[in-house]
Amino acid sequence: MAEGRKSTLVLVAEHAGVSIATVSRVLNGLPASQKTADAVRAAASELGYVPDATARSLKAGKTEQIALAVADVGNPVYVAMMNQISRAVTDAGYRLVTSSTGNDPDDQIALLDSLNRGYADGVILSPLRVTESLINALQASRLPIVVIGSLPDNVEIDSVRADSVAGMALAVQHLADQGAKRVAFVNGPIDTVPGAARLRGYLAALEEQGMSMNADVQVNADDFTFEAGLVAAQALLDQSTPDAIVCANDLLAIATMKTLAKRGIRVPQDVLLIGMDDTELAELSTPSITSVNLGSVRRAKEAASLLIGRLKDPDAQVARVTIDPTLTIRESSVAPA
Amino acid sequence: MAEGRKSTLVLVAEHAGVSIATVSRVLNGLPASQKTADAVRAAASELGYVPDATARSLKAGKTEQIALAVADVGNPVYVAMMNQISRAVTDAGYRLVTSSTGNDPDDQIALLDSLNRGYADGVILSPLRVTESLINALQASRLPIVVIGSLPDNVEIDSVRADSVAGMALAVQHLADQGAKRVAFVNGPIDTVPGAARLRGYLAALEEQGMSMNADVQVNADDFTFEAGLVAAQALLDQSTPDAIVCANDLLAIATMKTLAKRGIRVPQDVLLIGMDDTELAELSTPSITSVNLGSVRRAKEAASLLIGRLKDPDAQVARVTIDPTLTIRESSVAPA
DNA sequence: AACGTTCTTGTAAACGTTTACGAAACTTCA
DNA sequence: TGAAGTTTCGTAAACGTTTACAAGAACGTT
Repeated sequence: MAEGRKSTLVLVAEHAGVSIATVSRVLNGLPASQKTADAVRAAASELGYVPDATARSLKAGKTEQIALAVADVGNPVYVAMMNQISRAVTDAGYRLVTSSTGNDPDDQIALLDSLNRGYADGVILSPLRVTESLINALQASRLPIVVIGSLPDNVEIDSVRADSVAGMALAVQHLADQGAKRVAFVNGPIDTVPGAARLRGYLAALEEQGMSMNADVQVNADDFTFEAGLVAAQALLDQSTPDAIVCANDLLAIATMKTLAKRGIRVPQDVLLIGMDDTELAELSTPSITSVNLGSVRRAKEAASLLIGRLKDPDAQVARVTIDPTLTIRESSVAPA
Repeated sequence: MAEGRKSTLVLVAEHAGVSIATVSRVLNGLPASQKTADAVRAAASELGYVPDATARSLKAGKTEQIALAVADVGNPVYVAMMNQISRAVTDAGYRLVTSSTGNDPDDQIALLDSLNRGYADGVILSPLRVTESLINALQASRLPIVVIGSLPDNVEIDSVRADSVAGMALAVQHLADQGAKRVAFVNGPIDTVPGAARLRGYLAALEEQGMSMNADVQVNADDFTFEAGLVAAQALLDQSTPDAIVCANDLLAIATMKTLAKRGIRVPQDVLLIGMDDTELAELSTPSITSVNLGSVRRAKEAASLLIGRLKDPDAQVARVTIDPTLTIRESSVAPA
């Protein structure tokens, strides 16, 4: 096997007594005489030859790499998505380059710029906040991009989105079915895309259920994190006594549950609780948490295959996929008989 | 900015009326006359020129990429480590290529082989099982490697390891301090490196505390996962009634806690509980879980800086770093007054 | 036996950089 | 002013592949 320092085409060629072109052809399965093919393959395996990815990339103009930029790596839903994407991308013969950008759109713009160096063939991006300048950067980019999340309708970029509004409807409907009259909402920052969408969904769902929207039952955490959730839940419970709470993601739900426990309020006996994203966190916790599944796994898969498809066919029509939500009912939302 | 399809050195050179060598020199900060430097920079920025990473890699023989292979992406401790590594690597000007291998050593060997294609300058690897052939592959590899985990002493490869034995001692000591007499152990698979080490630590710690080791208080989950933990905890509780339980990681601890809850056994009132790895899971759960911090964050950081150091100086002495554990005490292990 | 096909393989250019080398231009000093 | 020293910059080679092109070999046909 590998013995000398590195083994290149010319080394194999010398060893097999042929030209480098012939070696390249044989190893790529192009036609050759049986005799030389055997000689080349023998030499190659003796020398432990493996083609150099960089040289091949330079020649071919492709890197076989896909970049992934997720904003919030602390959130289990993004971890789950990343795993899916990693799998899909690897299966398609690409490598995954993970660029952990911050929440800041500017970080993501910087990333897009750096991609012009050509170290990846395409990008999957999941922005929390979508600004004017991010959209400009997206449109200016030379590389195929798939966005996980919502974009304005006039932007011609492949995207895969969740339907938060429908998800909220599922949650509120379920709570109403369980007899809830006063459904509170612990949201994340309202200037993020998911935050805004979930608020819209909440209001619409209340209306649909004919529930009044009291001013005291809605709080916004500073962030979609556990710590921010603790603060927000405190604030909510200080001013209000709902009989059900829906949280904008599972981390906020867990934080809310902890806060409730600290006050001796039991879930689901005293208050019903629903999270969103349906991450493993919801299943692990005790009691387990009912959660709106916004299709993160399917969105991730879809994003990967969309990008891979576009790499094959750059002129394909722009795709705008929406994944329908489902509700995974667990212990936290089922009123005791 | 970027207008034409792509912009190369020759384009900039033509635009500035100089040779490509000059452009390259100016852009790399090598000496040049003020006049031409200005002209080149003007042309470059007008054309939105960015050097091509692939071409540069080919010439330089470096990719500026570091590969990371973690076995178990479902485990929050690996996620945390990955985030650390991602940050450290990015700060040092490298990109991170994540190769999600399975638990199988063969997968990791395949990965090492594929790295001979030269798409990364170094590897960080965290194997769950260390086999003979994995070690051979590690030693045969042309690339610098840092292993997160324990290797046999005669293997000359940089590694960063946890001290599970000391960690177990901390846990058992603390439980004894809280008055526990009968400390059970929910371990993971015993043929993994961490599983074996934690068992050794457990036995040593019991001995040290002068506790008898009853045959009925130790179970091995099939895996370091939540599901496997549920099964293992069932088995444990069916045959034994310990007054304290230490679990080989936080996922197993959470599973154990859920199983206890299902049987109406309260934590910490009826039984004390300790996890390991000190992931955010331990903090999120209710009650929060005391956990042995095996220094995952520090190990990850150390691994990254070790690799980066070796890339700078390939002849540096082999490093074998061990991180000391600490105990993060939370609600689950503190007996009510 | 001469010719036309088809197979096989080598030569050379190309991908976009960096850099050793040497030529030209400019500076300095006697 | 001319020689020596110093800058500045262009030419060309190199990194390791892939591939268009053409030349040569092998074959079949008349």
